[in-house]
Amino acid sequence: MQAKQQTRIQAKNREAILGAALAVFSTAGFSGATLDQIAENAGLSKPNLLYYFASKEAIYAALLTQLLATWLDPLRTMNPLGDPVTEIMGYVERKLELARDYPRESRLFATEIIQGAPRLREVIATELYELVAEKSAVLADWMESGRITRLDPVHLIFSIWALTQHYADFDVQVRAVLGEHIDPFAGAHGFLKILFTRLLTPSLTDE
Amino acid sequence: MQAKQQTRIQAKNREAILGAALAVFSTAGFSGATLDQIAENAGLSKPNLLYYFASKEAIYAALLTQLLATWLDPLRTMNPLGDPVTEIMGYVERKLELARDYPRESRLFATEIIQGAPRLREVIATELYELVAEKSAVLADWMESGRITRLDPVHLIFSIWALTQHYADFDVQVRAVLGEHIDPFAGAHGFLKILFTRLLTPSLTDE
DNA sequence: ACATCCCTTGACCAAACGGTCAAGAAATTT
DNA sequence: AAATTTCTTGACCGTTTGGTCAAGGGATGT
Repeated sequence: MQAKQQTRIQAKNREAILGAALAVFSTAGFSGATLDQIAENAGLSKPNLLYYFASKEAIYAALLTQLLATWLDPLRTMNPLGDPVTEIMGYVERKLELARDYPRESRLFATEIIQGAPRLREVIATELYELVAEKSAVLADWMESGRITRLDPVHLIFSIWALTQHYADFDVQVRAVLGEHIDPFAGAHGFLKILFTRLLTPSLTDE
Repeated sequence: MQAKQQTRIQAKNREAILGAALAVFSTAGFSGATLDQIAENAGLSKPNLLYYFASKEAIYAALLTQLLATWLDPLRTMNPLGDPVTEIMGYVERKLELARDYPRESRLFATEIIQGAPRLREVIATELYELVAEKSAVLADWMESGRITRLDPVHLIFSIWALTQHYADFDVQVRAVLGEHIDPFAGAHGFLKILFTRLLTPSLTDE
């Protein structure tokens, strides 16, 4: 996109800005975040921020697009030629790890989509739509051949998203309900393993 | 709380304000919402808004507390003396109906919790904590007596929250991925029915 | 008809915010 | 070391925002 090669300073500061922006945007939302907060968090002055990015909106957009690839990657990795249950369980685990290790990214996307995805509509309607179409075709194949339970494949994908992202997005609630000293992710891992095993393993009566 | 009896005009305008506030806050978040937007949406002038509520924060707080009871009600309704699977499935269905019929309320809570629940921490740590403790004891009992699968009861509750609220909170994503002309909730209902049936029904090998 | 209380609003304010700009400090190139 | 480009910032600006206030309009009780 940006053909011009970056100087070391540019690379360093851009990264610092995006890092600070992630921290601020993910806890305050787009409107709640201020350039001053981001600037302070990045260790730069506000005008300096705007030397590297044209506007607040530009920072936010850069952040979203930078993160999107990482976010969709686990689904892309699902291998049509692998063992169905293993592949799906692997996807669930990667998604849960993402929720554990990158909760701010998860919350950033969540807030954006909850508020109508004004900046992601396009990507969702094209890139994500196609990715899900492709992968749900794979799932449908597996179901057709009786290797996993017959289900609506898209809702199956939704369930993976919902169940894993919940632990990142609703972290404070999860921890408050669970008790502060318990690690949610250990329990989540065991629970989701059982859940998806029981859901996906075909029962003897299914053909 | 407010002992003074309200006049008809007060009741009407307070309701109009809270209704408008729900619409605006749920799509823009707390910081993104403006008093002017709420005022226009309610058909009142901005100073008039502040005649009924002390501040923007007060409107938001009133809205949250007013909605909280409704939101926790379905879980309260789960009957310890009923049939376990029926009771849990009933809870799932009521939650899904809530997501379908009151998506704005769902998104309001979601945004609040994602951003660290600064105004709900207290309620979550006390009221919700105790409610979940009570109901997960019931679930644990059912598991103990072998009537449903042995699971972590709290994570089971999380899974119900996650799977149902997903359809309200991520509505635009769900519709974009599913295709605009498909009703998400019909598919969700069938999918969740299968999911929780398979998850909860004890296998023959369990004791 | 009067007095009292409830309701409504135009005009206004201070603070916060996103963004600009000119001018100087650092790097980098020549 | 001079020239040039890149980087940095204090001061500033227009707008928006939450909130105030005085003054007037409406309803209600007597």
